[in-house]
Amino acid sequence: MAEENQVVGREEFKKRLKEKGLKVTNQRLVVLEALETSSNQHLTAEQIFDLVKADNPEIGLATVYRTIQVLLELHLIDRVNFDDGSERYEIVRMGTKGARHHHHHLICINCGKVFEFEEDMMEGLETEIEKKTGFHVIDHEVKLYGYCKECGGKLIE
Amino acid sequence: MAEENQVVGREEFKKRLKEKGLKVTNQRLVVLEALETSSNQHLTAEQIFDLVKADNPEIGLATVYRTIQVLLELHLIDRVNFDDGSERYEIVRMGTKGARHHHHHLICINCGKVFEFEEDMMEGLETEIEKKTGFHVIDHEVKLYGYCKECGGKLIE
DNA sequence: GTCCATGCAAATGATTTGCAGTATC
DNA sequence: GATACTGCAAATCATTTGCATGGAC
Repeated sequence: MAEENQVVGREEFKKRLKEKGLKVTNQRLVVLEALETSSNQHLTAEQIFDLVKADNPEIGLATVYRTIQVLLELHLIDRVNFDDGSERYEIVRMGTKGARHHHHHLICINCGKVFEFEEDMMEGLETEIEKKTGFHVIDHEVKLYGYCKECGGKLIE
Repeated sequence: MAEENQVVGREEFKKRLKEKGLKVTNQRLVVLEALETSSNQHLTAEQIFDLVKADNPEIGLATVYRTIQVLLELHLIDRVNFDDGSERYEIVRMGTKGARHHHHHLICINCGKVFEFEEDMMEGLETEIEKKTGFHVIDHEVKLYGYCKECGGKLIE
């Protein structure tokens, strides 16, 4: 239980930074922290900036963008796009045994809310693809569009 | 056979334009045509513009963008994004009986090439989601990242 | 003739970059 | 002390918009 859905964490971030010859700075740590404490959300760079600015008024937006790049390269966050004009970022979560936790995004085409669906069920498809095409799948991104429970009754389109 | 993997087509486009009170213009027709004849590709707005300009040098890029919006609203094209800085567009293809043909995109993280995988296999997942969450799935987008057959041998990362 | 569509140029807005000063190792 | 990082402002680049003209119905 204690191991379920953990975030990789600050110490691992420091370790990976050092491995790549990058420096551990306070700015980098607070950006990671903002993403960790909002792990159920999908933040834009601007939203991360606003969160971080509360405690660190001196930080610059460009630093947030540059830190996002670093976090992506270290595989500590994922980029997602819900077609609303900005990229969004979410922290990578781990299941048991260090395996990546995967989930899908359910995007309501009426109210725009985004929900997560925890079960993945993509192994069958990935095996099929490897068998039939020789393409070796490493990761996937699944977006499902439709009507959320709340909007389901009042179908408009 | 003759019905497999058809594109919706020019006459249907005209019909849908008229239904919405929009006008049938030569610019709109040639943009659709460019997408039809490149149905195996994923074109950016700029690429569509270049294709169309060959026969219609007077057309403007803004018109291409505006026509793309119309085609999206009429559900004649889909938008896809491969994280290369531009949105891309592909024409919607139909299977037999007017059902939408779905496919997945396999994106090679080494060479950047994008392949299509024709089988969909998402019904089980969608049924599961509806049953467990009440979210009514209408459409989906699946991107699979990995190494294509050619790049599979020389794993870098 | 009315109203929508077009082309051009200018505006927008998210993200990136150059550079001089600053902090980490 | 060398090198990488930061903050600011300016640059970039895909996409959108305003407006006067032209075309569809």
